[in-house]
Amino acid sequence: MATVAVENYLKHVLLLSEGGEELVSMGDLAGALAVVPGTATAMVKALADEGLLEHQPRLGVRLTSRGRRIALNVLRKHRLVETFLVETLKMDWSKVHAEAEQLEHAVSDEVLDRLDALLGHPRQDPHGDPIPNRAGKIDSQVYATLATCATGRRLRIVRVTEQSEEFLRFAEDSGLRPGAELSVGERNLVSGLVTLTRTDGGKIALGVAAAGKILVEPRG
Amino acid sequence: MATVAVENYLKHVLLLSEGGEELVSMGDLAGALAVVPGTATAMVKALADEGLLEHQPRLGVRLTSRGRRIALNVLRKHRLVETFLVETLKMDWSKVHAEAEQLEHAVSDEVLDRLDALLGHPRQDPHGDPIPNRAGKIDSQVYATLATCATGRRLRIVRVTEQSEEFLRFAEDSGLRPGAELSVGERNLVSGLVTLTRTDGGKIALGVAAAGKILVEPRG
DNA sequence: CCACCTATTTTGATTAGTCAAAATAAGTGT
DNA sequence: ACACTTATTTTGACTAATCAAAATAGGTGG
Repeated sequence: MATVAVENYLKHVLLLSEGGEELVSMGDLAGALAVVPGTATAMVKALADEGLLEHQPRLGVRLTSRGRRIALNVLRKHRLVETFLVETLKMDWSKVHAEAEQLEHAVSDEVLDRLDALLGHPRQDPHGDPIPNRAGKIDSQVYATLATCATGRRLRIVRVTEQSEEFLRFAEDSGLRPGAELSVGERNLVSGLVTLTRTDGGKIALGVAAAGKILVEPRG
Repeated sequence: MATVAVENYLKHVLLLSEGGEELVSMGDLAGALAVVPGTATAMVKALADEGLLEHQPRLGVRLTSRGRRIALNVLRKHRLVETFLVETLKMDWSKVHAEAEQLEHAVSDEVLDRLDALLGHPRQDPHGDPIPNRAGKIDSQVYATLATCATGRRLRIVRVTEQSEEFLRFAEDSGLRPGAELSVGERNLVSGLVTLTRTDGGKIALGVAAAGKILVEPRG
């Protein structure tokens, strides 16, 4: 059985490769896991020996299908647990990520299936992140962000791709959660400022970096 | 923060001392944790240095109040999780112990409190084991067992003190779960056989060892 | 083409938790 | 008091995961 550390390495390789087939660099992987690069190298070699990922020295890593299967299962646990914490236990949006980081390694497949059924087989978690299904299929639609979309149009937020408690508390307080509707007023790439208008007329100013974390689709 | 291993050592010291103040022997502790005795000795010394328990060399260990506080919190998590798995996720009685062994170390105090509220602040878990409250108070009433109680009387099962899947499946199949009513017909201490009569008239034969795992109170 | 910068890998140590097996302490019985 | 049995402790070694710091491999710019 995969240890907690192994599950975390595989999960982060999956997240960093964004579904695609590109190599994930050691630096990015070590950064995501909050370990020094040498530690990541050592672990990656062990995982490559186990056949869970492919290591191209000095270039990066890529999941094998076995590694990908495990990673998707961990991600499914993470996102279903988050959904459970918000929907059933009424926990705050901004806190569930940290909780799920722990629980994703302790939830069995049987409990997972029952949670899934209890929640009505949700397709997205509370942040709008897609939940892989049992077979490991994951919805990987590409969306525009508030930093890249057309201005003026009416939009709906579909996803907030940032897990930090502070950011999510800010988003919550500003009404920026999945499902909310708004439009982009101005976007000034020189000053790096994006101005939003909510349906209730309220205006919000945001930096481009933050705006890039919020994925949207045209309404309707 | 206490590691998983530390939490398990403290929990088992608590369970083996049965609430009382007696010393727990190294052999019993090592057995409960499924480690060799030398491992238990090493760990116990470290825990004594941390002030979580008191080690009387060659005699045994006893929790300090700090250690006891942690152990009770773990036990509370274990038993509330078991209750959640049975009540909310409708899992089989016989399987929830193993699941809870994992989850008890991953559930935060906040999630714990919300689970407790969701379940309506239960006093017992599905096996009838008392659930410590937030303050660490635990109901420690002493009950008779089917191996020691008076014969002929009408009884109610209050608790089944055995976690193995096989035993619990047998108990379930025989209608021996908390709340069930029955009486002890004969008890033959020579052959080690106990005969039970259920309310529906069905008769069940049981060895004394098994009968000793089932706690009862006089009905009414 | 060579020196330099940066990412990666190597090397050597450390910590937590464990086992196997040898050493020791504490009764127990004769 | 002595030999025995049995529980406990000690010792030495191992694994997984980590860090710090030195070594190395690739580009990149002049």
